[in-house]
Amino acid sequence: MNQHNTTSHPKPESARELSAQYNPQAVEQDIFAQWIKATNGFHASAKSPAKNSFSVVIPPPNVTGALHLGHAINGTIQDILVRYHRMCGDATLWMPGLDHAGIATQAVVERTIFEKEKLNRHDLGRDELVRRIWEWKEKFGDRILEQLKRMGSSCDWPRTRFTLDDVCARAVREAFFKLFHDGLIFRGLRLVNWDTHLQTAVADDEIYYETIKGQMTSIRYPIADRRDGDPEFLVVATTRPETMLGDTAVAVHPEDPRYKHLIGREVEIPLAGRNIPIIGDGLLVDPAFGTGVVKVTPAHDPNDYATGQRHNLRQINLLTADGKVNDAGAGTFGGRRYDYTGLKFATEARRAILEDLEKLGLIAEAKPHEHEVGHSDRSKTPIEPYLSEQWFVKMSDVDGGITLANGHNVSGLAQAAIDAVENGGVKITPDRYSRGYVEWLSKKRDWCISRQLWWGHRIPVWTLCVSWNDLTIERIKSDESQLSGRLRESAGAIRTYLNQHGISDADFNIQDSVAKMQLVLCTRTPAADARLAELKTVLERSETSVPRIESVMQDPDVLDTWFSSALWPLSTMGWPASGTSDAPEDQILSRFYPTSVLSTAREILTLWVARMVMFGLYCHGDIPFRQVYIHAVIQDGQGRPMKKSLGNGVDPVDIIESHGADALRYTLASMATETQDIRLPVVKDKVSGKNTSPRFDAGRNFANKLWNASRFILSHLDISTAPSDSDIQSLVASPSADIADRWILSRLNSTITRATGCINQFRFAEVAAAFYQFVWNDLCDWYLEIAKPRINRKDTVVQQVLLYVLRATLALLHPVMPYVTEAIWGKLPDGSGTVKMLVVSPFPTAHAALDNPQAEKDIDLAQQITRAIRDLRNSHNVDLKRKLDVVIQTESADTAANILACRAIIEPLSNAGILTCDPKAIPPADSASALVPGVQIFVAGIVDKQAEAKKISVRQQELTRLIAAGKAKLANENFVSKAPHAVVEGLRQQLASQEAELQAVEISLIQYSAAT
RNA sequence: GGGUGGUUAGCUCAGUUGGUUAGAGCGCCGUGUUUACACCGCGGAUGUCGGGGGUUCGAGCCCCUCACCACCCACCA
Repeated sequence: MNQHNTTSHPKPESARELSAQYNPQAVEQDIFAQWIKATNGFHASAKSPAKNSFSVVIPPPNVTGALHLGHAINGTIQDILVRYHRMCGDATLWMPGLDHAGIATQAVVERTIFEKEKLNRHDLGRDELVRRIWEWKEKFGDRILEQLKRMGSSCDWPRTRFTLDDVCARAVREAFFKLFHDGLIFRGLRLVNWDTHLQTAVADDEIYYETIKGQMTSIRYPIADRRDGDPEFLVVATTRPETMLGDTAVAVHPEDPRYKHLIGREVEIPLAGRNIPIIGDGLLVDPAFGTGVVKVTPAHDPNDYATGQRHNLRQINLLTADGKVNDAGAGTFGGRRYDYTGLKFATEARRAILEDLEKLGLIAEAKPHEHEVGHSDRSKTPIEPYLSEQWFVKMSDVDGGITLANGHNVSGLAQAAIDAVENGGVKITPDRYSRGYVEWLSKKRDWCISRQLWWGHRIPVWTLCVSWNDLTIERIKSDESQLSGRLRESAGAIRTYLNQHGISDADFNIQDSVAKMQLVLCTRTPAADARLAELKTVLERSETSVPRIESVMQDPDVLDTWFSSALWPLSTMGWPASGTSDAPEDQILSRFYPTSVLSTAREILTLWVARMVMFGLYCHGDIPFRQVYIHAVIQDGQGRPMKKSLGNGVDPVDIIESHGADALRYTLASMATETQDIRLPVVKDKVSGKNTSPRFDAGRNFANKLWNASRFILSHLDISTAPSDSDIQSLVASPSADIADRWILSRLNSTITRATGCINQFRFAEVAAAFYQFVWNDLCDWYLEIAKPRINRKDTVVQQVLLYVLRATLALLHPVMPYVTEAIWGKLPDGSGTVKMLVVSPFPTAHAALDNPQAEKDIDLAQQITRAIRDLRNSHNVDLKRKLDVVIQTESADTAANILACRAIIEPLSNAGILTCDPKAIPPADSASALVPGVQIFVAGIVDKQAEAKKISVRQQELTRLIAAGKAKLANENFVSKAPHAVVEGLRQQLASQEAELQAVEISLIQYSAAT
């Protein structure tokens, strides 16, 4: 483990006194504080003079618990983008915040309270439970924000939002009101997924399936109006016999010859003793499955519900909110009374019903059957489909279309979001995810937005039940139009009342429900709510009250979490505008909306992303982001998702403490490929007991390498002024310029170009690879080693190149590794790093004048030759201190010249002296040889002739094979005529070079073989 | 059942429109402590690119098919 952990900061180091190991713990928190100070908390100003804007909203983490590596990879990606654009000079905003995560958080808190205090939410009451959840939110919210900061996230911290805070609430109210006003919100009875334990509806995505070993029971339903030739029974198979008391039909396939003549007739439900029709339905019934007869229970099964809609069937609900049979669960059959009221639905009632059927001899068959049963993710109990009154947002097309905030008319909300992706306004990367997005939206299923919870935005709808002394139910039935008129009158009275109390017409909307003798009132402001809350008593006191208000009640439910999340880009930026034109928040919206990129996880592409697009267009008339990047999913070493329940989660802060934030970020970035699934072996650290992964060593080592290379460079600099771009360009243009200088600057240049392109294309793994290659291989392994002789003799040119390259490298790597680069930046000898922090310094740009393909090619050859000589030394066990004599035979004079130009590189790095380098060079008598394409290298005096002969003969065979293959290819007319000219020409050249090499090899072979 | 992605070195993964002899990191083998770094240097070995078929002058890459893995969507009375 790291021996250098210290709690106190070491005293400031001078450039020459940097520690031999980079110690992240010593610098990170201090640097973060300095960034905050230098940037006013990374605060983005709408008034920035910058030409371009770049903005990102964070996918707000749930306050259910701490962040894991999935959040960390997304945070890293966003911070890379944001830091890069900030350095490019763009006005840059990264909006941070947290999500209240309705059901998830409430369930966690309820569970915790129950475990500790044995109290449920009803014991506590609404206000107290909500207060407890707020406490939880403060604790975990702070923890999450702290985790993000430790990672170095450069969010606009002063703007940190929470989906339940006032700013967000205002947007929620506005959006809801607008939807309500436009008739896009409605209340309806629907089958919802009901959690009988938490007594709430849960979303589809909050359900997981478990395979249950159940029983498939075939039950005989007597045919009620039996005629000659009819069977006595229809046999119906079911896994849920307890729902049979709610059957309102049995269905057969309309073309099934066994049954189609029975369509329109009736069966009697056993136990219930009720007659129900036999219907034909080709969608519900698969004639090949089971008996081909299906019982239809619209109130307790989604498919049956849909069937019920098609055939206009009754819906009989059998269930109470807490999962028991209600008073509809009884009947008389065969002269006997059966009553299951009060029994637990899927357990006790099922058992009792099966027993009774058994006694009646109506069970035709019972066999074990495995099937999937939906369970609530929150309570871990089975889900019941449950008929319940819920609020919905209309997603389907509507007559006359809907008008978006930009004035455009579209057929419906879902269609608006589909269009945005299909016409390219919102671009999804990787592109393949567009399809799932469009397909999901194309179903245009209405969005159930009400949740029977206490933690969330309360639904701003009030129901007013009204009555009149002279208007009885009987009279209403005979004269519905009179009630309608009376309701309108009452609405007018309430409106007048609200107006008189300072609530303008713009802040509420009244609709009447004749069927229920109700007025339904949607409010837009808390002030309107306050007036309504007092309305009942006021009207009771009033003698002039025409209608009698029986009850005034705000809907007890809260909104689906995704409703407020869907407004996140708008609400955090201050939508709706407050009306004052100079309010700073309004300017944020116009400056930074639409945002540039949304980086998120794929599983919420539909639930969240699609709905943001929809609301963005509907509420504000513009898409919320131009690009969506779907990042990779991190799994453990066995390919399982990281989950608390599996105990395989890794806390980013643990990695930061063991390896450093840059190591975390670099490693995650290097794994961010388009493959989408990243396996990260997780091990438990024996000392700390915390989960970690050896993979993060790569990032730690890389940060340390950069640290040490910088330490080396800084400790050898005598110059105190960094060369400018033009200084460096004229330096490489000079005829006497060093080839290694030209080379490293060319490498730097192409690395900048490559990295910039990759960042813009979200190819983060490639960015990391490019950095690694440049810093570790090019700079450390080669350039610094090559330059050492010049460094030691205090050459000022090499110092200029070193300082220039170091500065550019630090800036280049900063978006990925902000801490270590900033730490080194502060030590620059020209003092620039102490004047202006790297975080606000410009990102390096590539300069065409620095590109030098010839130098790259020459150095590449020099590297190969150096390696070959080192290999010979190694394989012949020659002491490092012994200088080798080398003869190089080349295939051309040009190659020889190029090699000699790199003599000052090859010789010291291989501790060798080149005696001759020439196409006609004659190999020394006793020499070991090595082969580099186009070049034969001979080292005198270390020969092992047998080994040589063997090695050379292997190469001879390889060359013979390659030449034969190449010749065959060139002999193929199709190849010569169809392949691109460059490819054919390349092969010709290669072949020529291989033939030359073969010739030389064969001569050597004769030599070595003859000698043995 | 529908869809998407994957299967390349012992492990984790790259491989950018099909084009010369397929790459990296880790691990492994050998070696070295020369004042940037042992969280290091130097050198090396390692692959029938999941199986089969096809298109093409040419396939890790394109098409078909099979097998296995993962995820998303829909779910069976």
